Amino acid sequence: MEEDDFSLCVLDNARKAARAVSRHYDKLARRIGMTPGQFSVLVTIHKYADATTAELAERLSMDRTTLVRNVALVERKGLVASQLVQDGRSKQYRLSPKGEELLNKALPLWRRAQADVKNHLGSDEFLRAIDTLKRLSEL
Amino acid sequence: MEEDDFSLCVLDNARKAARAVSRHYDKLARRIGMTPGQFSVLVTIHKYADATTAELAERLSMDRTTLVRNVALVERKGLVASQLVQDGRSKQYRLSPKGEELLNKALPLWRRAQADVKNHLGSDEFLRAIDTLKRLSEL
DNA sequence: ACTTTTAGTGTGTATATGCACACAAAGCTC
DNA sequence: GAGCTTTGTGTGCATATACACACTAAAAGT
Repeated sequence: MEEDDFSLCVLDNARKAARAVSRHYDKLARRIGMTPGQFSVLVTIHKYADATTAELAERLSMDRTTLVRNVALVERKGLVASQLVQDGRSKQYRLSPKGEELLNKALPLWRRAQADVKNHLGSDEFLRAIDTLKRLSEL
Repeated sequence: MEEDDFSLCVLDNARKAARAVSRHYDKLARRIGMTPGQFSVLVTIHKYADATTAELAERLSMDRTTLVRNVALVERKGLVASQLVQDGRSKQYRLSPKGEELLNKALPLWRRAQADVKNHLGSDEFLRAIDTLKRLSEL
């Protein structure tokens, strides 16, 4: 075991990074009563209006059942409205006016968080980092 | 809002990457009744025997209260034994024989998971990726 | 000695994550 | 049209994550 270098553990490092990044965005998101995960969901619903549950999960590379709960959460908060599709199985989602409003309040904070990271890493490294994260997501 | 490129969102990408990596390691860890997070904890306790709660949390870049629950979990499973420090406040942790045994069973799986990632990214990119993740953790 | 501060720990609550499973509707096969 | 498969959805359970808060004991200040 001593020959194993756990400081190179991808799992550890990926989770640590996600925790650190989440904490950073969380500090800003809390000011307007949101969590980082909810922001992601709102952005995706805004971008892909009328997408179904499974489509949204696909976009977010998230387990469908995880998304079900996350969407239910923002729906309870009145940020998202759902609508049944004809066949009676699927649901479609849209931001409510309240959801649009909150998203607009969140945007400046998001831009600041992005800028903070870019500052920390440097512009070149920033783009490389995004690319690296995308590669890891394809795993 | 339309000028914002959310595909460059560090939060999204970091969380997606962590989810993908976690899923990959999880598939292997489940075979021996472990979760990826528990593996991390066991490795750290093995490496830093007799460390206290706060020290372990520091090593794992994890919130202390999160670690309390994670350690309690592996302790209930009989993988870790705790011991009070003299002053009656701190606790120290050590792997139990059962914990050592399970860790040894986990190591080949961990090595395979690491190799999978290295294969996916390529050796150079692998090291860059680790470095990038570490930089993000410092945020 | 008493008070205050500091350090270390644990709990309540809310959120996030995903596997196993169950359910429901549509389509297909015969 | 009865049975099977496929597709889309939601729940039960276990785990993970962290902020706000409370508790306890040592240490420091007066």
